[in-house]
Amino acid sequence: MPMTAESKLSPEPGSMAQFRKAILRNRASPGIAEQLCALGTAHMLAKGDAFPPCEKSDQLVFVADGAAKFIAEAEAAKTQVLAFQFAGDFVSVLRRRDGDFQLVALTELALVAFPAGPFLDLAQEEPTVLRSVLTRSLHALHRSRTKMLRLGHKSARQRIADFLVSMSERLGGRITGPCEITLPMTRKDIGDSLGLEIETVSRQFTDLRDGGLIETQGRSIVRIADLDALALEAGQTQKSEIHPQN
Amino acid sequence: MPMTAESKLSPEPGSMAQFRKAILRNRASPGIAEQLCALGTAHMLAKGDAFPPCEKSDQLVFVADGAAKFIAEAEAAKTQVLAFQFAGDFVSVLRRRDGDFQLVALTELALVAFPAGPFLDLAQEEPTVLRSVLTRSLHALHRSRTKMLRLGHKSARQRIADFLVSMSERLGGRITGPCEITLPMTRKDIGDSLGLEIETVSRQFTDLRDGGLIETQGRSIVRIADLDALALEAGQTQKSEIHPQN
DNA sequence: CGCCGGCTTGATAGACCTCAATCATAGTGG
DNA sequence: CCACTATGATTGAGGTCTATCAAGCCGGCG
Repeated sequence: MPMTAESKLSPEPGSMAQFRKAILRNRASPGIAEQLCALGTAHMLAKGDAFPPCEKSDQLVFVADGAAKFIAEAEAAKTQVLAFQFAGDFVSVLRRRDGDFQLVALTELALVAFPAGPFLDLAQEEPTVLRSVLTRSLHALHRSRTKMLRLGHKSARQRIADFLVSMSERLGGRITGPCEITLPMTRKDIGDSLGLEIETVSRQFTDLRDGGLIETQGRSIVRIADLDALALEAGQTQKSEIHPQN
Repeated sequence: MPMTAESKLSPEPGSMAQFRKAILRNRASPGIAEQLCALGTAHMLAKGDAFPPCEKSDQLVFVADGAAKFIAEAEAAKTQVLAFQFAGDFVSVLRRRDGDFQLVALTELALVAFPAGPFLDLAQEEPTVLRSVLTRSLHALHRSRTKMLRLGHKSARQRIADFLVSMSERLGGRITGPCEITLPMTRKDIGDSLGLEIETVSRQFTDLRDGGLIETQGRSIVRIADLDALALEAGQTQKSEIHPQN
């Protein structure tokens, strides 16, 4: 079990380049771009490692490669997964009073971390960059709210179906038709993300498999026969299978 | 039952002034400030009215006075309250594919609406304003995530207690000791916000009253004896009252 | 090949939802 | 000013879904 040490993995130099490409694009003047990059430190985390290991200030984190879960400790041994993050995401990790947020690597993870204050001070010099960050944070807010819809009034079946649909979009890049994805997270992570217990997650996978909506191979590979059918399941199917028109 | 018409209420001229004070402060140069304000249109909504009545583009909305619920239609007759908004809040109302977000007035409501694109284009000229908007959106994201914690692994009792604590902070301005608040929302709104049914909400209020933690007067007035005790209830008390040390 | 951690499956209990009826409150009109 | 009415809130009974507890079962890794 890896601890919160940043291992002996070399801080992948490509990470910073990806940050330039994704966030700075060609929006920032070379001078400012250099200064922004100088603020960041690249990290390489092994599966299971947490970031920040220990932190006193707010951080902005760019995920260059890999997958991570963004978690909050609710109370003793009760963690809540707030979001899954993948390559290209720009996450704001604020410190909290009651137990902090953490970014935990699900796979080998390349990231670049910036102190929030200085980064924003500097970005102010280059409004296009600031706006890009704003746009991303508005999208994150949108996703967070959409996720709240899932947690609100939905059954376990609906939550899992919805989860698979959104993972297909983010991991498989597909929103319709068939799709095969390799889930980087465990059943427990999925449960913590959807407000379900691990057993319930497992049962729903079994039911979806029995219903012919998905196939599974090993622990991680999920083949979805038809994303539209799954989306329908996630959307409004409550007990329609109990009331067929006969 | 008021429809989504903006009534015959006069568009309170003070709204724009409040917007200047809260968002522009003295950060923007007079020229830009004028242009920003020119983009906005002030509205006055009666209790129950919805905004936007019909909309094709993303909006940024400043709440000048009153209380509102920010909702999303999950499906037929299943609405989810994503957040409650009060005077001073700056909300981003994005359009969605599957049923849009709406801001619904809980009291008489004064607001100023801006088209998101043009507003941000202009704000880019004045980075301090853009940053202020960013900071607010990061805070909204933080609140949204904190709220997800509530919806995640918490019991009805804990959710209601937590709701009352956070309303005391936002409405009563208190985070400790006793507090009296007047809730602008119905039991149904509270339920839609926490993922609970109206009956469950009611039962929890009754239980809290029986437990001496709160007093109620009429439908809306809640007197909290001790916010710290209530926060404890929201935090980790699971079944501690079932296991006293005897 | 054998172990360990994660996953699946089963049985049970409890929390919350649903349906149904009554009550209270706040707004309305006589 | 008071009675009336409609809407929201409360209370009760019963059912469903999910959490919890308890075994086994795989799958990946040494």
